Parts: sequence; structure tokens; C-alpha cells
Amino acid sequence: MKVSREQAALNRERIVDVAARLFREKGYDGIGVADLMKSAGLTHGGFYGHFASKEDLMIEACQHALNKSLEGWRAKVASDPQRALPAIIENYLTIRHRDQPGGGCPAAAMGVDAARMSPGARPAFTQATQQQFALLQGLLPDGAPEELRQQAIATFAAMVGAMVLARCVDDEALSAEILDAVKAQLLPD
Amino acid sequence: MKVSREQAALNRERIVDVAARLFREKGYDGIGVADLMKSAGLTHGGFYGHFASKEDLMIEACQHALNKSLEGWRAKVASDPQRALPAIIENYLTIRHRDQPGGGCPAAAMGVDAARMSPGARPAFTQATQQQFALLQGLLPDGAPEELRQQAIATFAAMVGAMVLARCVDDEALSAEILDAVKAQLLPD
DNA sequence: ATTATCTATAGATCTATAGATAATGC
DNA sequence: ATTATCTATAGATCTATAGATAATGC
Repeated sequence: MKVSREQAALNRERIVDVAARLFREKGYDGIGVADLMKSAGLTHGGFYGHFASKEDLMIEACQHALNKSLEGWRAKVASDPQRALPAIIENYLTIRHRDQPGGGCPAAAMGVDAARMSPGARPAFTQATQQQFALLQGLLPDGAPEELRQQAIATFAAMVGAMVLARCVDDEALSAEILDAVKAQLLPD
Repeated sequence: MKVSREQAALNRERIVDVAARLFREKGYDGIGVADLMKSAGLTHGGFYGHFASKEDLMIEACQHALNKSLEGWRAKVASDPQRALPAIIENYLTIRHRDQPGGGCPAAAMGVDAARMSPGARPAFTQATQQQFALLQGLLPDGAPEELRQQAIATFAAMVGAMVLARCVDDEALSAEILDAVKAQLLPD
């Protein structure tokens, strides 16, 4: 039953990875420790050897999801700086992203949960949000720094709000229209 | 113990009103039926004489909150059509609104919950969102109808996203900056 | 007689822990 | 010997229901 220390470390990482997905899909209260562990291929009781509490896992899951999200943006900047801004916005405002919250934007999928139920996760959101604003600001066309900062903030806010609205309406045409309208407004030809 | 039919109807309304507040504050899973009823001044068991299930209450609470939110916007339009757009945006993007989700925007406070756990509430969000877009579109300065529709959608998306982000970050200065930046971008002088 | 509300509880579920088990690592 | 994981369960909480109670409304 026991595994090597190396394997135990991998198991821990898998729990965080699975939690980052399931908390985004189902919410903090929408998935229990037992089912989380089952999804990671482990049993319920083993959880508390890795984490002190479910909320501790939530904090690590938020950090993990936010880091991966930022890495994705940075990869786009690294591969093609000129096209990075439209690439990030277009990739974000898609039906695919809307329908796969488990691998998507942490702010849109678990920001409300983190704010309400897991105050310990808020520093991670603060840091990641600052970095996202800074990254977007660097991609915006020339202008006064204060104006660019405002634009970067407004751009990300519109993206997050579009995703929240696109997910809570029931009408497929309206949902797609929301994503497309915000895309068009943020990326005028 | 029994009350008049009139009083029973008032009790039912109070349950919906309290639920609309507490679901926004604590989330669907963050408040139980027993505590909801206690907040309404009633006992646990009486709940099921008024509603078939907790999710049925969630649906009514969303409808109630969305209607009240739209009424607030319409009151601003009725009292001063010229100033209604800045009034709506400025009133939305405030610290007060951020810190009082229980009486605030339903989309920002329970949109994610409704999308995930209460599919029956989504038609209400669809209808209310359409009406919010139409109302905002009517307040925007002249332009082609398609462009105005896009602007209305992008405006509301930026408002909702700003509120979600302002609530999940831990840094008071950053949180206020998010609200102010989106306000400045949506309402250029 | 009807019914709105209350008390009490069934049945399910959830977090966290205790103690057993068995493979690792000294 | 240590420890990562497992089984089993304690204790709390949650939704929903059953049956009692007492005031309304015919």
C-alpha cells in the first residue's frame, strides 16, 4: 500500500491538479474530499497525509490554476509578441473555454468561490491579477502609461464578465453573441 | 401557530427575499434551508409548505433579485434619462456594491452558482440579461444599431468582470483601482 | 374541516480522525 | 523504523418528510 516518497510527491501533485479542475467545474462545495481523492485514484483517508484541510487544498489549487493560466499567456507572448494580444483574447472568448471551465480562467470559474469561502486563496488571486494586468498592459499599443493600465484592467474585466454571463444564460445564440461582441469591442479591426 | 392566508403569502415573499440576499452573500451551498428559514423568522419544517425544494427557491430567488436589479436601472432611466448611463455605471462600480453582494448584481454574485447548480434559474438570467443589454443600448450615444448592441454587451461584461475581480483580490488599493479603471474606461469625460 | 407552521427525525453526505496495513528507506 | 495509504467511523450538517398543533375560514 505504501509508495515511494517520489510517488507520494507525484500523488500530491495529482491531487492538486485534479482539485484545480474539479473546483472550477463544480465549485468548492460541489465536490467532496472523498470524490476528489477517487478522481486522483486514491482513497479518502489518504488526503489528510497531504493536506491539513480541504481549504488548504483549495488555496493550493487556486495557486496552481492561476500559475498555469499565466504560463499560457506568457507562452503566447514568447512565441509571437505582435499577435499575443489578439491570441489571448480570441482564445479566451471561445465556446470551448465557456464549456470547459475546469481548464479555464480561474477568476471566472472560482473567483466568487475563493472570495466567499476561501480567504486564504485571495493573495494568490491578487498576485496573479496584478501580473495579468501588467502583461496585458505591455501588449497594448502605445499610449500614456496610466491610460494603458486602465485599458489593461478594463480589457481583462470585460473578458471575465463575458465568460460569467456567457455561462449563466440559457440561450446558445445569446451566449455566443456575448463572446463575439466583447471580442469585437476589444479587438477592433 | 397557523397564520392567515394573507400572512402566509407575506411569509413566502419574505423567504424569497431573504434567500435572494443570502444566496448572493454566501452562495447556494453556503446557506442551508434551516438557517434561511431562521433568517425569515420561521422554522425549518415550514419551508416545504411553500417550496418543493431548495432549488425551486433558488430559481425564485434569482428571478426576484434579477427583477429588482432591473427595476433599479429602470428607475434611473425614468428619473433622468440623460444621466441614466453614468448613474447606472457609477452606482455599480462602487466599494459599497462590492461589499454588499447580498443586495447587488445577481450575475456577479450568483451567476456562476446558477450556471453550475441550478439550471432552472438560467432562463431568468437569459431574459434579464437581454433586457439589461437592451436598456443599456438605448442609453448609449448615437451610432449604428449593431455597434451600439456590441457596446452595450461589452459595457455590462466589463461591469460584471470588474465586480468579480474586485471581490476576489485581497489588496484594497488594487480592488478600488479595478473599479475606478473600468469606470474611467466606460465613461470617458 | 382545512391548513400554515412547528417539533422531531430519517437518511444521506461531508470533513476529519483513529488505527491497521504494508512497502520504503535507513 | 518510518510512513504513505487504506479501512472504518465519529461527529456534524443538510435536505426532505412525518405527524402534531392550533388558528383560520367556511
